[in-house]
Amino acid sequence: MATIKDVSSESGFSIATVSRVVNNPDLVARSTRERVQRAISNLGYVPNSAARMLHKQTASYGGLVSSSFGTEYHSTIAEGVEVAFQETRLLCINVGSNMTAEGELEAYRLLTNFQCKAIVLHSDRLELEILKRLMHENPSLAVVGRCVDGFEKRCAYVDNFEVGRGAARHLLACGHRYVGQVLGHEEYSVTRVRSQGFTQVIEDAGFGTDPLPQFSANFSQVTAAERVESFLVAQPNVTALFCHNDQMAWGVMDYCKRAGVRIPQDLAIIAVDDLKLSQFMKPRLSTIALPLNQIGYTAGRLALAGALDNVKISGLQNLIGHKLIVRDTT
Amino acid sequence: MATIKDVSSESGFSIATVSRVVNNPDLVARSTRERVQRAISNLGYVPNSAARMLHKQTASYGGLVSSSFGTEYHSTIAEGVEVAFQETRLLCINVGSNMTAEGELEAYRLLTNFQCKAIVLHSDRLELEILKRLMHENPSLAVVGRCVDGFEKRCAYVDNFEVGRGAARHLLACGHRYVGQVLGHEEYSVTRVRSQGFTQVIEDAGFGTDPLPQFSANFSQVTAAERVESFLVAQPNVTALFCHNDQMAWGVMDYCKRAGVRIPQDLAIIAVDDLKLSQFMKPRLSTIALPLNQIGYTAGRLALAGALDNVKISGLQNLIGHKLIVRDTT
DNA sequence: CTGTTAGCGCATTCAC
DNA sequence: GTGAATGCGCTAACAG
Repeated sequence: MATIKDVSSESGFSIATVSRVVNNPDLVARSTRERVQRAISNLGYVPNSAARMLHKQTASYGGLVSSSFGTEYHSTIAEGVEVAFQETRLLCINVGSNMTAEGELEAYRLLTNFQCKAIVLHSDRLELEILKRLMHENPSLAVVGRCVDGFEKRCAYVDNFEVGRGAARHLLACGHRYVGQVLGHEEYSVTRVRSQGFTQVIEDAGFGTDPLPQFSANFSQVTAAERVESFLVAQPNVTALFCHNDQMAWGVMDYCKRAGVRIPQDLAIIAVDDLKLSQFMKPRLSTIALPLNQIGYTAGRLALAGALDNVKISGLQNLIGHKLIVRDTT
Repeated sequence: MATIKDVSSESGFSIATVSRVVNNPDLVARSTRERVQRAISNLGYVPNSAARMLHKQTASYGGLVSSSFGTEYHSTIAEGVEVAFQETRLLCINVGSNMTAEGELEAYRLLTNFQCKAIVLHSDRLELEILKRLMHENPSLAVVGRCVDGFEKRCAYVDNFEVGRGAARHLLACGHRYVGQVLGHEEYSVTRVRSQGFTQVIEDAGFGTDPLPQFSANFSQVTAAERVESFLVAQPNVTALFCHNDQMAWGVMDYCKRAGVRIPQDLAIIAVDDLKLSQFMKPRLSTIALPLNQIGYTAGRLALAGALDNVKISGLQNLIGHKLIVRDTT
């Protein structure tokens, strides 16, 4: 890798001059500029971003930490963030967190050290106290996926308690009395909150048990398909299931198809997300739709607003609405 | 942001000692270490990655440059890359290229400056000569999505010429004689190569026109839905369409549903990718399946192999197979 | 218009 | 065991 020094000796000018032709070409004489530029392309010189960032207080990057790249859920949110950053001409850097709290933190640190102008942290596992500290330190940090109290204005989130309540009300309205849940990762805050909302409504209606019939499938289709059979055997009275995301619902439906369990007659299903596939499968999945792309975009704008003065967020709702979509599975 | 200097003065020890407790705790006396560590946590000190990278010749990151985060196509490949990196305990940094050649290059440079151990470049637009130069310079760079001659062994790619030929043969076998194409971005190499393969077979069969009826829709569902009507009006004899990806096929099908065009009776469709949705829609989409996740994983391994000695790639196929899946649209 | 110099934060010799 | 000094590559004063 050629450095600025190499260009300097190759062209015969000082490194300062080389730096100028790269950053402020107008400040340098035409003939000099041309000779330096020739040296630059001869050597294939490209400025080292690390050194640049070390020196300057800013860079043209926006950062996103996300636990995974592959799922539609994560990638749709990521796309929204990316669009927001692009509007401000920031290159978007997306760092995976390997689904651990340490990974989330490491990814975040990396991004701050890279001098990202704005950072969106899609945090599932980090402790609330740490999150608060980070948001306190860094005004251009926005959080997606959960609400950090005291910093609500910089979180793009869904009222997951209300999502859980909505699912329960719908199942009750359909006449179900003995209902269960398929949970995502139990350590994730979203899982706890949705479960609390769901449980509250069921209990208030007088149909609660402690605990409610439930099992965890880590938000994964395959895992849900594997675990649902033994659950159903142990809980033969359950007539409806609240799946904490669409993918786990798909897994349950995979099993039901194989096992001859009829949906919704034998088992009703309500889920959360409304991924693309859910309206096309048979039967079509009833679900609580989340505007994922908008969530990401909002978070991106929020982060940007903390960094740049000219970014307006008036009229931007950071508490994102959700919507029950009743289809064939309930 | 606290720096190593702050920790130094807070603890009363030199910055060298602080550096040691961070990187080589064993080299420092227990009591000193403890006092320094206390200072570190008081100040919330975290080493600056940029400075670190500037000094060291290596870091624990793997990099990916990808033109977009949101599509299933890109995110599935990205997931494969991420998994490969994770196996070697590298955090994966994914930088968007904003779909421009300059963006691809800038993203790549960023990643090298960050001292990424291995880099996967999902390049659609960069000129071949530049690509060759980069691969020559950097042995731990792998390319995904196309084949760079002279560096085949470090490319994870599909034989797109053969993909185009396969699509044409299938359409011919179905009895179609007057066929057209829906192209992706015309600047992308993948578009050119698939088109050449397709055209060759059609011409060899004696049904070629110059050019073939075709239009571009930038790999986008919405764009395809918008543009297909005027195309069909101008080309009323076309009975079958080769869409260069599933998403554009979906767009065409959206239009056909609205316009009352029957598939496959009035218009047959063959596409490429086999995204999740394609087997569930009605009618189910005939398509040439690409193992996207495997492509990404392979590219990740290839890049790693160029960087680390202990990464084995024996038995790893870098020319990835594709497979025609005939469903309802042909 | 161009060159010299200091310093960004850190890891690493080399002395002590 | 610990500290002082050097340099990674670059930009931004400050001189000339």
